[in-house]
Parts: sequence; structure tokens; C-alpha cells
Amino acid sequence: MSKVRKPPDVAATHELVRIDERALKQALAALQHGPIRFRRNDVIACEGDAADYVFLVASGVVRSCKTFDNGGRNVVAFYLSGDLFGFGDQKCALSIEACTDAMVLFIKRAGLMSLAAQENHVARFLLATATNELRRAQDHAILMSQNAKRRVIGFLTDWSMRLGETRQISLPMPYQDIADHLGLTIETVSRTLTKLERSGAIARSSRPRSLILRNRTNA
Amino acid sequence: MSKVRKPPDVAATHELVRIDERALKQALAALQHGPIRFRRNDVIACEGDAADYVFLVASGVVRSCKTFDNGGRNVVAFYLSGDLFGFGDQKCALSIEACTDAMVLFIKRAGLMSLAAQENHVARFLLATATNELRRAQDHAILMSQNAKRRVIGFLTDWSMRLGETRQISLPMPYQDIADHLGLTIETVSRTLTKLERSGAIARSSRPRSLILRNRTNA
DNA sequence: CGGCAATTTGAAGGCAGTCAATTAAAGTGG
DNA sequence: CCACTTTAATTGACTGCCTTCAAATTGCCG
Repeated sequence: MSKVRKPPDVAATHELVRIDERALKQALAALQHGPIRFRRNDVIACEGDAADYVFLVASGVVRSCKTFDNGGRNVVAFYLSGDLFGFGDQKCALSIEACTDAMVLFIKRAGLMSLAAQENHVARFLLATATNELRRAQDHAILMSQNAKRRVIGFLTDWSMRLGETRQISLPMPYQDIADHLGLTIETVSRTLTKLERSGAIARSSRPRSLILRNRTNA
Repeated sequence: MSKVRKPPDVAATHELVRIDERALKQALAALQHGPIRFRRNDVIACEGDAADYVFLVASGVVRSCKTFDNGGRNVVAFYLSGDLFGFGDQKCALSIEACTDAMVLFIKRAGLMSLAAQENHVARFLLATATNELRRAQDHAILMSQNAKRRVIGFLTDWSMRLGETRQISLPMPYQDIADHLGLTIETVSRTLTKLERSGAIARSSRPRSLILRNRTNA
């Protein structure tokens, strides 16, 4: 049905024993539900919902975001194919939404947790996953203390690493999502990209929703 | 020797089975080293060091921070008595320093990990700890997209929650650390606190390095 | 081609940064 | 305990970056 590829960063950046992916998938088979198809901007889980399920992105890009009273919004993280997330809280602190058309696999959280209690490699996999996401969140927090130019460049490089695309990278999510992720306005994001283009750091790709990283030293 | 109290948030906010603290400490006894006493601004671990040890704060306040090429600095997180951290990376991505005089217990990371591989409740404890820190990092990233006033208020409320002090809270770390944590200058932090004092949201305590939260609705 | 959404560009204003000086607090030695 | 030094915090004036508001342009899908 859906090819769930293992996120490269989890295995690559942690020396925790790499678990047998097949074994995990087999154990998860009884717990999983879906994958379900969502369309761009569909709400996958609502802020405040009971977090009965953990999410595994099968395709597309998913965002977790917090909405403020004043109507503002903040995109806490993007998740893409292979990313497992949402096992942190009993209640969904953030709403989960589809940035693009996406396929999401639902895994019963209670079942996954009891599986982790029995199978130690599952617990270690979850630990590695959580640790990896923690580092990303901390890096992001650091990025948020920089100016607009560095934030945009930092996001682009981070995103290219996650995609594994070093030259031409695709940005399937709308600029508004990137702006809300970086704590900037969409105008500032647009202006910053224009400046980066003029300075030669990036180039607009012929393909839509993608651009080319030129020389990252020019950052 | 040193009273290591369990961080209240780990047990309080996660339904993961609470492990027997005594059992954990017993198992850790063979792995631990210290506690060692550090003075204010002492470097506990350097950025780039091999992360052979995991840290458990026994007393005082510890910061993990990243230094930039331009001399700037960013305080990623504060850790206080009972906080266990640093098991995420093989190499220390951040330098660990003492905000105040502090006692820190060192735990061999490899040993802790192999212990986690054998004892499932250890793995689950680490998972709960990592998950808890992840949520804090995400909350912090959200905070960083707000203006100065909200950042300061958010930090004060978060800090009061972690301390368990709802009215009078102590701020043992220098303002410069708070500023670097919030991505602000020390001048802005000072000015914001002054404004909050004038608006009645906070009051300066008679005791040094502490202040009083008045009405958080007035935020 | 027409309509909507997303992006781009411009002009003006506000908030936080920078630079500088003063005040307060903490540590040190007599 | 007091004088002195050093560090930390406060306050002010000015600059600059990002936001806000507004309009124009592009791209997409019917």
C-alpha cells in the first residue's frame, strides 16, 4: 500500500542499536489503523483531543501547530515520510494538520506503549526517535533567536538535510507555514528569499515549489 | 551526601509507569561519578567533547548553551535539581555550564544505555524524561516567536512551575542568562521587567535574585 | 478566460537592538 | 567593618530590522 521508508536521520545520528524495521512493522501491524489520506490543510488531530494515536507519516508533509487567542499561529514542527511522532503527551497539545496531501498511519498509543514495555528494542527506538526530535526542537529554538536571514537560511539547510536533497530542494508547504514556523511574517520570508536570490545564495527553480541552494558559504 | 530529588514534572505529567526511584538509583550507583561541585560559570562539559557522561543535577542551576562565531551565545535550557539530561548525543552539541554553584552527578552514558537495554523500566524512564524535555523545548520554541513581554512572562511562569513556587520565585541565574535564553538583550529584559513591575504584574522581592508574581491575568 | 489563493513589492510605523552612561550589588583586601 | 574593585543591572537616546497595512502580481484550477 504505502511505502514507509525509515527516516534516515534516526538511524544515522544515533548509535542506539538499529532495530529490525521489519520486526517493528510486524509488531505494529496489529496496532495500526490506516493509512488514511488527507488533503492539504485537513486537520488530522485537533488541539486538546485525547491523544489515543501516534502518527506515522507515510507520504506528504504534516505540520504540528499551536493556535493563539489572537488568531496567530505557530508551526512547531514539520513531519515528512517516515517520521513517527505524537507519543509524548496524553492529550494533544498541538493540532496536527496536513501541509500537503498526505497519507498518515495511526498507531494506538496505549498499545505501542505496552509493546515498548515488553519489547525493549521498541522502547529504545522510541527513545532514539524522541531524542532526535528533541535535538531538532532545540536547534529550532536556537534558530529562533537569530535574525530573519539566518532563520530562513537555517530552515532551508535543515530542510534540505531532512530531505536528503543537497542542491535542489522542494518546499511543498506554503510560505505561510514556513513563516509561522520561523516566527516571521510571510512578507519577511518573501523579501528574505528575494534578497538571498539577488545575493546568489539561492536560485529559483524552474519547477514550482522548489528552489536551488547555491553556495551556503555566501550565507 | 546529596539529596537528589525527583523532578516533579516527570512523574506528574506522564502516565508512563513511575519507576521505583530507589531501584534506579541503586542500579546507577555503579555507573555514577561524583557528585562534583562546580562554581558559578564553571564549564562542566565543553561543546564538542565526547559525551561520555550523562548529567544529573543534584543542586543549583545548570545551563546548556551554544556559542556562535560572532561571540553571541544562546542558552538552550536550564536544568535544576533532579534534572537528568545529556543522553541525546554521542558528542556534546552544547556546552554545559553552571549558572550558580552547583553539584552535578556524572553517569556513564554507555553504561546507562546498556542498562536501559536490559532493564525496561530504565528505558521507559529515559523515554519519559526525553519526551518531557522535548515538550519543554517545543514550548520554548513557541515562546520565541512572541514579543519581548510575552517571552519574559512566559519564562517566569514556566520557571515558577518548574520550581513549584507559585508566588515568590527565585531567579538564581543572572539576567544575561535569561536574555540569552529568550533571544533578547539584557537591556530589553531589564526594561520589560520594569514595565511589568509598573503594571503590577510582578513585584520586586526584598530578597535578592527573586521576585513576586502578582496577577498573571494582567499579562 | 475568470476567480481565488498565494506570493511579491512598496511605504510607514513600532519594537527591540546598539551604544553609552549611571547606579546597584557582590566580591576582595585592609 | 569599611574602602575599593569588579561585576551586574538600570536607564536613556538613537538606529535598524521586522511588522503592519496596502496594492499589485503571479500562479493555479475551474
